[in-house]
Amino acid sequence: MNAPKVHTHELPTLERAEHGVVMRFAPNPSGPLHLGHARAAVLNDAYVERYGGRYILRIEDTDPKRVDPDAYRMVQEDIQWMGLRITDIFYQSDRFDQYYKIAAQLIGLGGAYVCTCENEQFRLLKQAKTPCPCRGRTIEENQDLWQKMLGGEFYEGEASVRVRTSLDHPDPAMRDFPAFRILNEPTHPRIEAQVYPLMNFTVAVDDHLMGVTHVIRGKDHIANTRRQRYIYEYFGWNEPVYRHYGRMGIEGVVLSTSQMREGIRSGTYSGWDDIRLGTLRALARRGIKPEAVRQVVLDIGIGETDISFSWDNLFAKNRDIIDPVADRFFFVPDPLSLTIAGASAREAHALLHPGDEKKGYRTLKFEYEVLLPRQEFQKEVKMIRLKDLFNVHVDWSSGTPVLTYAGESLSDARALKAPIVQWLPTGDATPCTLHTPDGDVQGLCESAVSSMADQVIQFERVGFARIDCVTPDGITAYFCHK
RNA sequence: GCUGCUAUAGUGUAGUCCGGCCAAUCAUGUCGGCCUUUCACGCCGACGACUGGGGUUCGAAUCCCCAUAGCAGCACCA
Repeated sequence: MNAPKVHTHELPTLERAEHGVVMRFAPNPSGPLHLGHARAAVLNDAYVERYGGRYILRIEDTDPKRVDPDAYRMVQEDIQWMGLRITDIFYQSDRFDQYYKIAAQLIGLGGAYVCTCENEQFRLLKQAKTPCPCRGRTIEENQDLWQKMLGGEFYEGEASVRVRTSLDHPDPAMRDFPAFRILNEPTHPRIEAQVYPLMNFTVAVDDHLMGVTHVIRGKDHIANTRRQRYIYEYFGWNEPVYRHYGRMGIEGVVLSTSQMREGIRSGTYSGWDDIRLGTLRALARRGIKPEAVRQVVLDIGIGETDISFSWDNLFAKNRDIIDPVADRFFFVPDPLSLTIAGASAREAHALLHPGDEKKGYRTLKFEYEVLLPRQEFQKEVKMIRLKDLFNVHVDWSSGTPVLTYAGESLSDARALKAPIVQWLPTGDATPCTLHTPDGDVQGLCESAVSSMADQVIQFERVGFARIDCVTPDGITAYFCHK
């Protein structure tokens, strides 16, 4: 009824940001974006908006095992939906030559070496803080082996490049982490390669080359940040400012792309936009607006606390946005057809929006027979009021409800605490399936809803819903929230 | 096991750096009332938290120590 109130916590200031920032959103194209991605994407976007600067989209597709070719498109769609102000786009798969070149430099500096140990063997040595045999190779030997790697002289698993850190580092996660590996398959959808760079290497190199000034990401990257610093130190690069926010879970939802994919494969979910999923496209399908996602993400902020996010908070933000604009219609779930005696045929006029008369009215023709929600006749109701029409008496003496006209007076209905219910003329009812996370609800709705495809409306007394598609067979709607 | 991060009401969040203005903010939620031809919106009210234990101090949500819990990393994933 009133303008949506904008209440959002202000994000904390960033150090060294006064003269503008360069930030990035760097998803792995393994599937569509979900709420977890939205947090990173929106937080970075908000800071770029605040301080000015560039916002880089970097597609981190350096692991062919985790690249879904469709995801390149889906990620772009999701970014568009969020309305991110991206200024530059890079694909890491276009930059392998760059990574190879810098790897050679790092090896030349003695900052990395080629390791031909078996993986498991290296792991044991690392636990014991013991150098593996490869660690003692000369720079020249390493350069030679690196060229052999690039020349295809090693097969998968036979050689890798490691960044030399410190073997007695108290945190085992820091000890000589890998920077390149060899993969013979699967093939990468965009490039031909056998020597694949690993994330900690590409991220450090790209952040530097792209001039990234501030990195905001989840705290699951804290260890990666520390690893990446080694590379910065070897080259003497200036580090960006890092911020790590806490883990975010969402009640009742898996946010793991691989788990979602498995659920889709096994038939548990209908697809990436199954409304039980936390993907952005699933939210969009239900009628959640991108601005609501943005607001709620900014509200959560960049705290380092692990949180369990509640749908209620997102729904409340979304309601603020859609309630003032959503047209109202009647949807009668599980309808019961009843004839009302004693009333003359007439037309009812109902506001499209209770707070905005200028939007106009919809017209419902009363012609004796109406459809009512069966659920309203559970208990012995004596009177109900058909919204925007009139009151009816309910007589239960025959065992089934018999309705008779009971006057126009709204105050009578109030006095008797009669429920005011939605109804439909039998001649103006279109089949409608309302999909909810808890299952489908079959019912009928006003035929006028047919013109509301892709709109978010409110089914009075039921809740907000997005009209997904309209076919000759009926309407498909997705429940959003109350 | 090793390493690190975090800990304020059901949920999210402010305050914590620089101790007193905090008998702790705001939102959401729940309950009650009002308004209303929707179980929506709006309005009013209520409920509800500093993880525990020590210590420093005239004074601690805030500083220190210990404990506990949660999370993450220790991949030739990102």
